[in-house]
Amino acid sequence: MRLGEGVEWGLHCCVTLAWLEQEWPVPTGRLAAWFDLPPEYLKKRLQALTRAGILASVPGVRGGFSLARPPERITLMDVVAAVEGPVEPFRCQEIRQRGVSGLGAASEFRRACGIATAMRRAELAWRRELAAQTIADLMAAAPAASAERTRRRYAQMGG
Amino acid sequence: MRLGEGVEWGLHCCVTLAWLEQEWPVPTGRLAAWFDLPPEYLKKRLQALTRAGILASVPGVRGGFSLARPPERITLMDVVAAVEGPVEPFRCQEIRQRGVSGLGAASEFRRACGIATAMRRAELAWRRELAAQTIADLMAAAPAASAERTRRRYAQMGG
DNA sequence: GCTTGTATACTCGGATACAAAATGTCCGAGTTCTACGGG
DNA sequence: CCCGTAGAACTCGGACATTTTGTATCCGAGTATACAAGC
Repeated sequence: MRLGEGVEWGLHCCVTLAWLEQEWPVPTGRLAAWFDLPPEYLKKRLQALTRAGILASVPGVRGGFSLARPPERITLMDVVAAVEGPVEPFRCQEIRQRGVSGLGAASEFRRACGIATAMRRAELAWRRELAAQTIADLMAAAPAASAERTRRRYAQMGG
Repeated sequence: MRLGEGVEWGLHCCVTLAWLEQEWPVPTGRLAAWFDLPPEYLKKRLQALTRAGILASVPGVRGGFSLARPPERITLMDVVAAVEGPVEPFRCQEIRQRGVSGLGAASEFRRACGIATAMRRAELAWRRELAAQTIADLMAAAPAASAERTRRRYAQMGG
């Protein structure tokens, strides 16, 4: 199992955008140069965040992206779900109903598959942890100097 | 994010093997027919479980697979890790150190990335839930008639 | 009839093709700024 | 000198290739069985 790298990109971009609130909107090219990422592909992922209502986009020559909600109201689960699409680590195929195993046991299948239930329990614990943390929490956990340094360096980038 | 279907196969096979303890070893062909799965590919996954020390394999004409440990000592985490390989949903690429973002902030990077920490916290919650449940728990949660029906039908398969 | 040797059929084990998804790239639609012409 | 208008540059948005991962399959190594021959 592996989570796409776009998740890391999206989270870092959200935190950076929160720190650069004064500079909104921020174009993709700036964010790509900021983290040395492929600009076009990063844009694709930011679009996904926009479709999910986490970012807001402005077209045109002075356009770019900005946060659509205050950082306190954007959870890590929101970002992961937006970038990865419908997240469902374990997908029960109901193989218990197939082959010899499924013959003459219809009554047992009215109850949910115990394996699917167990896997889903773990998935819910994961989602709960992600939903309990917000972009604001990440900002608070970062070194104190990060926010100020980010704003200063961004201004130095020129434009 | 998506977990390979081999996880479901592996878990169902472990439970079934536990119920069929009297019939060990059980060849791949039987298990494949049991759940209507591609035999060769299922074998590949059972080999992974064998390499991890969860199953034991016996070659030869009367060979097959059996549980290498009692069901109480096989956790869901063991099976998932064996089938999926090194499971690490979020893989921090340290993009914070790249591009403009990483200039002149070496001191901040001595501390772990807050985003990686947050994601890992969720991953650990997931692993904890998986490690807390065993194959024996799945057997206990299954309908009471399942074990007996499995043994009876397996005997009827012939051989 | 019993033992022994050999051939055979069936099993696991790893190396090899195929398909799907994630990654990366490209072109088109829209908006703002700028420059030029007119008043 | 000021205003209006038209052009151009820059941005987002979605559609199109390429690489990586997961899925599926094939052939080779090894072992217990069954059969036949010899004692």
